[in-house]
Amino acid sequence: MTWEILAEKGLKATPQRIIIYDALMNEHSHPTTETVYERIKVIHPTISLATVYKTLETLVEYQLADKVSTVEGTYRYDGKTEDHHHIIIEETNEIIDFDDQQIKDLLKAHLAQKNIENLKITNISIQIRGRKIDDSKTITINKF
Amino acid sequence: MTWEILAEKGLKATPQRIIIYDALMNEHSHPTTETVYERIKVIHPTISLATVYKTLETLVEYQLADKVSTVEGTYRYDGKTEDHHHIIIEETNEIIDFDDQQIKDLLKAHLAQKNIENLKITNISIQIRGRKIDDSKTITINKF
DNA sequence: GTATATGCAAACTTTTTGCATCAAA
DNA sequence: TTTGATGCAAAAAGTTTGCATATAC
Repeated sequence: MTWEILAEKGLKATPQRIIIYDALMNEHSHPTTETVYERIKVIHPTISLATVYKTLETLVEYQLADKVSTVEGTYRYDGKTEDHHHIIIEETNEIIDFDDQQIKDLLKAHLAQKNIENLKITNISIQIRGRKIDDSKTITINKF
Repeated sequence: MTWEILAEKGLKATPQRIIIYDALMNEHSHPTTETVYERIKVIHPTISLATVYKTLETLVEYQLADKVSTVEGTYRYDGKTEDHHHIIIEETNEIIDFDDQQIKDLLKAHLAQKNIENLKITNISIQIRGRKIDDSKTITINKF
């Protein structure tokens, strides 16, 4: 239940926060603030854009969401807080999640050999940029 | 010579472009547009901020620079176009370049096994986030 | 009842644009 | 001479803020 997740963090479970949180969790396309606002207006037409801005920042602050950096000039948010990676399609700026626990271990082992001094690593993420070979098809990842 | 690099791309070698390009190449701290502008004003006080914006975008377009994505709300530029990675210090948002050709090969080999369909990879970059263990010291990378 | 969140509008920051002038090729 | 770049100021885009009202706890 979303209100419990918010309560655990000591946040008041307002309808706005619940709707924004739920919208983010159900939206896997790394929406901008504006996109979240547009989606939410359908069910909650009186919500203010400023509230969406404030709430998304609050969720990041309390580690219930991530802010994803892009080169587009707008922030994007991500309901996932577990480690994962991103595939970015160049023409469309579409962001696809890519879960792969092995990558982190692979890189950690590699970096250990590099003897980086005075750095405590908190997160490693990779970004794979590319383009679709066939625009009409989706990208599929067949792990095995 | 900078004018030759610009000419090769079919770009007019204006004094502004040469100064901006040179400033970016000599500045390894991944400056924002504003920072580049402030630096350049010292030697070229009449330059316009709009020109710096336009020129940096032109350099990216002609692959003479990279745009680096951050979560700060401003763009940052990078004079390097070869593959390299970034270490981001969390408190300060400082960005440190990290050259490591092996990482790309390591990841390419790993990803080949994942059987990702319909994606042509153009670039792989990793971001290592962390904090300094000792704030007063720098981070050193001792490759071996 | 109290502390905190919302919603509005205004302010602010960053980036883009249109256009007349200017300079490189 | 021609083509494209610069610089200015104005506009647009994106984000933050102050404050009165409303609501969760």
